[in-house]
Amino acid sequence: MATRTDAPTRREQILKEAARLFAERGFHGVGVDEIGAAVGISGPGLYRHFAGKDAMLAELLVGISGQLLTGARRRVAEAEGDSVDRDAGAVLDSLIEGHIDFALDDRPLITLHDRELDRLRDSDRKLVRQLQRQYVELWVGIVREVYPGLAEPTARSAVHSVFGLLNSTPHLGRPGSLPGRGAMAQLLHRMARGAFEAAGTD
Amino acid sequence: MATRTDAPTRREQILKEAARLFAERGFHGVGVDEIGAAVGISGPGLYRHFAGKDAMLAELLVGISGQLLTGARRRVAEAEGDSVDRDAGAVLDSLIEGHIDFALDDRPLITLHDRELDRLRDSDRKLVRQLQRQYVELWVGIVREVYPGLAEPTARSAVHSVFGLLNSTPHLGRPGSLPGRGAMAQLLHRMARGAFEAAGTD
DNA sequence: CCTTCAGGTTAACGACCGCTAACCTCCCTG
DNA sequence: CAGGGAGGTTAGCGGTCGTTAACCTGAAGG
Repeated sequence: MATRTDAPTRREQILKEAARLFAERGFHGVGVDEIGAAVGISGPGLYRHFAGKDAMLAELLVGISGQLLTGARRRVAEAEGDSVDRDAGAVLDSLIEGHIDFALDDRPLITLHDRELDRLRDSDRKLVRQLQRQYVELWVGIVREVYPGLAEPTARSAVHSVFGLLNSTPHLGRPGSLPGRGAMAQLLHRMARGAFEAAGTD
Repeated sequence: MATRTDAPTRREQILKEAARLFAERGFHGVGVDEIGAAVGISGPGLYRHFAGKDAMLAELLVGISGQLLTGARRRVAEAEGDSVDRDAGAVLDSLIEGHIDFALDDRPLITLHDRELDRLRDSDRKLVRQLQRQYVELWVGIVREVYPGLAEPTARSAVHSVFGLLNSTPHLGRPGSLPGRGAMAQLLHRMARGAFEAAGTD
C-alpha cells in the first residue's frame, strides 16, 4: 500500500471540505459558495472540477463505500493466506479494527455514509447500496462462522447494530473529556465483540 | 399512565407527518407544501397551527428528549420503590427496554433526534441538549452502579455507543426479511447488555 | 511572441421555498 | 339571526441557491 506523500489536488481539497460541511449541516444546508470559500476559491469556481453539487456528494459516498468494502476484502484475504483453516474470530477482529479506524479517522465520511444516501441520483444510489450490501454480507458470513448458531436474518441485524455502535463516535462532543483515540478504539472493539457474543448465545 | 383514546388533533397529525418526512429527506429537504399535503391541507394552512417550519422541528425534538428523560426517570423511580437496596442490573434492563421500545416504535423521531439538532434556534438547541445530557447522565449513573470498575468518561462513551447500537434500527431495510418486533427487541437487549458487560470488564 | 488552456472571477438568471396577505366559509354562541 | 373566531384557501413577495455565461489571467509550448 503506497501511502501518499504528494500534495493533495484541488479536487481532493474540495471533497474533503465538502465532506466536513455536509456532515456538519447536511447536504441541503450547505451552499456551493461555502464549499468554495472553504478551499479559498469562490462559488462557481467549483464547476471547473465537478459537474455540480450532487456530483461531489456522489463521489464522496461511492468512495466511502468502496473503501470500506475494499479494505474489508483485503483483511479477509490476508487471513485466508495465513493458514488453511483460518481463525474466523481473528478475521472478525480484523474487520472490527478496520471499521473502527475508519469511524475514528474519517468521522465526517461515516456520518454522510448513513445520512445523505437518499440525496443521490438513482444510479449512484444503487451503486452505493450495492457496495454497502456486499460489505454487510461479508461481515455476516464471518460472524456466522464465529457463531454458527446464528440464523442469517439475526446475524444481519446484529451486524447492522454493531455498525451503529461503531459509528456512534460522531455523536460524542468535542474531543474533551472522553478517552483518547487508543483507549476509545479498544473500548469500541471490546463492546462490539461483547455484543456479537451476546447475540450469538441465544 | 392514561393511554390516549381520543382522536389525534390536527397539530398532532402534522407533527407526526412532519417527523416522518424530516426523517426521510432531512429538514431542508422537505417543503411546507409537502407537510401540508401529507395531512390533507395545503401549504400555508400549517401556519394556523405552528409559527413556522422551525417551530415544528423544535417541538418534535424537545418532545422526544423530554419523553425519553421522563420515561427513564419513571423507570428508575419505580425500581427505587421496589426495595431499599435495589438491583441496579434490573434498573439497567428497564432503561434498555424503554429505549428499545422508543427506537422500534418511533423510528422517525429517533432518526431526527441525532440528525437535525443543529437546525434549531440556539435556545431550543440548548434545551434539547440539556435534556439529552440528563438522560445520558442518568444512564451513566446506573451503568457505573452495575460495573463499578468503569471510569466515568469510559462509561459515558459506552452509553453513547449503546445508544448507537439501539438506534441502528432505522438503517434496516423495510420490514421484510428481518426478525419480528419481539425477536428484534430481545436481540437488541441482549447485545446492549453484552456490550456493557464487555466494557465493564477491562 | 503568439496561442492555448486550466482555473479562476463576477453578474445574473431561474427555480424554489418559507412566509404573509387577503379572502372565504363553516360552526358555535349570545 | 347576527357575528366572530377557527381553520382553511390562493396569490404573491422576497430571499436564497444551484447553475450558466462571459470574461480575465498567468503559465506552458511551439
